[in-house]
Amino acid sequence: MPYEPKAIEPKWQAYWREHAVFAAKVDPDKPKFYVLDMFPYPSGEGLHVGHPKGYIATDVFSRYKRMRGFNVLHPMGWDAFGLPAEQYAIETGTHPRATTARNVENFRRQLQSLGVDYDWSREINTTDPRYMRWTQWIFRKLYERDLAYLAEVPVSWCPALGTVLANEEIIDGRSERGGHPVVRTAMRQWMLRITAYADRLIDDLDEVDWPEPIKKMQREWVGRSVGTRIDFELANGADETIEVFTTRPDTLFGATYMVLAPEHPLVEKITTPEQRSEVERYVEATARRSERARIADAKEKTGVFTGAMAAHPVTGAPLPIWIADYVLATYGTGAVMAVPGHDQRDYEFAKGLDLPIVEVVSGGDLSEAAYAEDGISVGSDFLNGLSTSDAKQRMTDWLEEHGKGGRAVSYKLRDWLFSRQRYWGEPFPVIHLEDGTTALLDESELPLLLPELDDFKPSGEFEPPLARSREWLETTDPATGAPALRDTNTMPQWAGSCWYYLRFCDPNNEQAPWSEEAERYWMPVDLYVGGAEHAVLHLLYARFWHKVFYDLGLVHTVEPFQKLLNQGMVLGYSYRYYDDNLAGAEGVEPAVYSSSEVRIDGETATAIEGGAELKARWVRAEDVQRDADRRPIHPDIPGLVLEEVTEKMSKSRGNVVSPDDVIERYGTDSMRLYEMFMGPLDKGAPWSDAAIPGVHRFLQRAYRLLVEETGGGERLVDLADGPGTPDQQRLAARAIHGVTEDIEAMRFNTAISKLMVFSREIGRDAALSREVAEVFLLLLSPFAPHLAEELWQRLGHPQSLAAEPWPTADAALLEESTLTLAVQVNGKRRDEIEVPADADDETIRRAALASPAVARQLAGREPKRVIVVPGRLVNIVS
RNA sequence: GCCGGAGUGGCGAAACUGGUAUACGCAGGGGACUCAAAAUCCCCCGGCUUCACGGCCGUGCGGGUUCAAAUCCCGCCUCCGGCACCA
Repeated sequence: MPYEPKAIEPKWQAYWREHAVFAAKVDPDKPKFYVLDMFPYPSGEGLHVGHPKGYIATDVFSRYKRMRGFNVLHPMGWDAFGLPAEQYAIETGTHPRATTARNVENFRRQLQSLGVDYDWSREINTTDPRYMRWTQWIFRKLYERDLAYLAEVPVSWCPALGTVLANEEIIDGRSERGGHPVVRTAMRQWMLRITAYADRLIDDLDEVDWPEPIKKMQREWVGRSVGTRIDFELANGADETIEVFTTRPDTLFGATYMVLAPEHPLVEKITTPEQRSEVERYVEATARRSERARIADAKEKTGVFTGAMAAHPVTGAPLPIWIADYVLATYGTGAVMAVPGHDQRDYEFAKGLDLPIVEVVSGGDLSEAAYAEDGISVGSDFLNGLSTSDAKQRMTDWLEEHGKGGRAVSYKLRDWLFSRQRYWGEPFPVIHLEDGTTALLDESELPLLLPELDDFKPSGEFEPPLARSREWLETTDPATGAPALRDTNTMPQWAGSCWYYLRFCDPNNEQAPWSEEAERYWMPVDLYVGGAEHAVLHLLYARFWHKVFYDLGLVHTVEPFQKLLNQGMVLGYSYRYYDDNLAGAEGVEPAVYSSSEVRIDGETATAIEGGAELKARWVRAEDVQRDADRRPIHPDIPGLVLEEVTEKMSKSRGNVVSPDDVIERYGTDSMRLYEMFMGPLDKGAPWSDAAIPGVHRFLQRAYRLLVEETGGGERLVDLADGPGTPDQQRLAARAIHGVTEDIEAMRFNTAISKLMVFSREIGRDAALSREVAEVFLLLLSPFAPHLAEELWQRLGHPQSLAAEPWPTADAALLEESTLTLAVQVNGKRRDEIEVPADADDETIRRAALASPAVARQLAGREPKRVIVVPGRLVNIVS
C-alpha cells in the first residue's frame, strides 16, 4: 500500500484528542511558552487556504518548542460577535446566535482537519455569556477609572439603513450597501480615553520584539508632536480666546490670518452679522460632505471670512479669522494660525484668496512656494538672527512669561468611539436614570444578556435594535427602585478581542476573568502571529487595555505580546474584465471590455473608446477557458480575453481555494508542508495547486524510506542497528543543526528543503539505520506530524512523539576534515582546491597558486596580493 | 504626496555577518525500468559563444566604494501594502 494520508491523518487527530496530548497545565517546574494566533471571526464562508498559513506556522513552532522541553500553551477560540451574522439576521430572521453556532462548528471542523496542536479544552467564544460577563466586568473597571465616558460625537448616520457607518462603508457620500445617502450628525456615545495612555503606547514599544515597520506605524498613529500652544485674543476685546497649537512658534510674526475648522464652537459666536449667511452656508456644505470627499479635493482650498478679527499676541496687529475645511476639527485645537510664508497649505490658501504672505525665515523663495525648512529668523522683532530651534525656544519662553501660551504636546490619536448601534455585541452594563445620570450595574448582575428579538432591524430614527424590547429596555435602579433605562448601544467587536489572550490563560474561571496564578505563569504571549491588517487598531487597543489592567494590578507585564510576526497573505489568481452595468442590474446585456480597452484612473475605470464609466467583473477561476494561445478567456462571451491578476482571496473575486479540497486530494500534511515551503512566512505569495504534488512526492518518499510494499501488503524495511555509517551520522548531525537553526529563525521553507536533501542522501550508500531514521522522523514531525507519528509508531514506539526530546547534533560530527575552497583570480572564480580543514594560510596559498587554471589566468604575471578567506575562498590579485 | 516592503532562471524561491549567484521545489528535456502506460529512479536545465577545453555577460536601471557587491553608498524605474491637508 502506498502512503495513504486519508487513513493516517484522522487516526492521529483522534489519538491526540483522546489522549489530551496538547492540554496545557500550569507547571512551575517547566519553562512555559505561550504561542497565540489571532483568533478568527467564524464567517459563513469557512476557511480558505490563506487563513491556515499563520496557524500552521504557530503549530510547527509550538510542536518544536514542546519537544525542546517547554510547557506550551497554544489555544484557539472565536471572535464571534460581528456584522455579517447580524446582517444575515436582518435579511432572514435567523438569530445571530444560530448562525454563529453553525459557523463555529464548521470552522472548528476545518481547523481540526489541519491537525494543529490546539488545546481545545481552552476554546473560548466572545459571545458566550461566561465570556461576555467578564468583558462587561472590564468595562466597569474602565468606567470606574474614568476611562469610559459619554460624549456627543459626530458620526456618519445612514437614515435608510438606520445605522451608523464606518468610513470604509461609505463611498461618495453614500452607503456602500444600497447607495443610500449618509449625513454627519452628533450622537451620544461611549468613548474610551485611550489618549490618556498615548505616551505609554509609544514609549513601551521599545520593550517588545516586533517588526520595526509595525512599531513605526503604531508610533505614527499615536502621532505625538511637541510644540507650543498660543492664545489669540479677539481684536474687539470680546472675552474669547482662540487656542492654537503649532510646531513652529518661531514663525508667529509671519501669521497673517487665522483659520478655524468649520465645526469649531467659536464660529457661531464670532461671526459678524454681515458674514453670517455666507458662513452658515459654508458650514452646512462642509457637514454634507463626507470625510472622504473632503480629502479627495484637498488641492482646492476653500474658505469663508467670518468678519471677526483676532489680535496678534505680540504686536497686537489685527488678523482676519477665516473658516476653511482644510483645518480639521479633530486635530490639535481645531484652529490654526496661518503662516502662509512657511506652511504650504496656508500658502495655497493665501494665494487662492489673495491674503498677505510675509517672510520671517530666510532661505526660500516665497514667490514660488512656502519655505517650511529651518533657517534664520528675519522680520521677527526679538527673534531676528536666531536659528529656527533657538527662535522656537525664545518665542515659547516669551509666551509663557506673558501668559499667552506655553509648551504643549499634541497627538493624532483620538479617543476611541466605543458604541455601536447594533444588536450582536456586548450590552453596556449600565443604566440611565431619569435625572440624566448614569450608573453601573453591580458585578452580581453580570452578565447582562441581550434581549431575545425576532426582528433585528434598527427600530426607528436613531433607535438601535435593542430599543425594540421595551421590557429589556425599561428597568429600575436597584439602589432606589426608581425607573431607569438600559443603554441601547453595544460594544464594538474589538471589545472581545482586547483581552482574549488573558482568558486563554484561565478560560473556565468563574470567580475572575483570570487568576493571578495563571497570569503570572503564562503571560506574556511569547509569540503572536497574525495578519498585518491588524497592525494598528487591534494591537493598539489590546495594548491600551493591557496597560489599564497593569495599573489595576491585574497583570504583571507592561506589554501583552512579546514577539509579533505577520504572516504574508496567500494570494489567488483571479480573472478580470469590465462592463458598463454599473448598478449590477439584472436582465440587461451590458457592453463588455477587456482590460486593454480600459483606462484606470485611481478608483474609476473608463472605456478608452467612448469614455463610458465601467465596473470590474470577475470570472471564477474554475470557469475560465483558454484560447489557442493559452490566454484566459470568458466561458460565455466569445473572444473576451480576461486579465490574470494575483490578489487577495475573496469570494467576490472568485479566486478562493478551500483547504477542504486540498486535504481531500493530498492530505493535510501535504498542504501544511506546501504552505510552509512556498516562501518566507512573512511574504505574500500566490497559491498554486500545481506545486503541491512536489511536496506530496516528498512525503511519499519519506514513507517509502521506512515502509516497503510486499505482494499484497507492506512491511517495515530492514533497518541496520546502531548509529549508522559515519556518512549517515554526519548527514544526520548536519540536518539536525540546520533544521534547528531554521526553525528558531522561523525559516520554515529552508528547513523543509534541508529535510528533502537529508531524506534523499540518507539511504544512498548503506541501509538506513534505526537511529538515523528516528532523527529524520523527529525533525519532520513539526511539519508533517501525522505521517511522522504513524512511522514512529511503526518503528515500535507505543507513545506519541509529541513529547520526545528534540534531537541534538554531535558537534564533532559537524566538523569537516577537508574543505573545498574556491580560487578566484581578480575576483572571478577560476578553480577550486581541496585542503585539510586545519591547513594554514601559507599551505592554502601555495595550493591555490599551484592550480593550472590560475597559472593560465596569470599568464606569467606575478600575483600582487593573495587574500585567504578562511573556510571560503582564495582571491589572487594580479 | 508621505511611510513601509519587494524586484534574482519559464515559475515559487535560496545565498544567515560583503566571500564559489541560482540550494530546494514546480514546469520542461533526455534516459532507465515496462509489452505499454502510470508510478518510481537517474541525468540535463540563466544567456551568448566555442568541435571541445574554455571564454564573455548576467541578481530592475545608471553610477560608486572594495581584492571581492544580490548584499554597502548615491541617483532613478516598476510593483505591492498602509496612511492621507496632523498645523
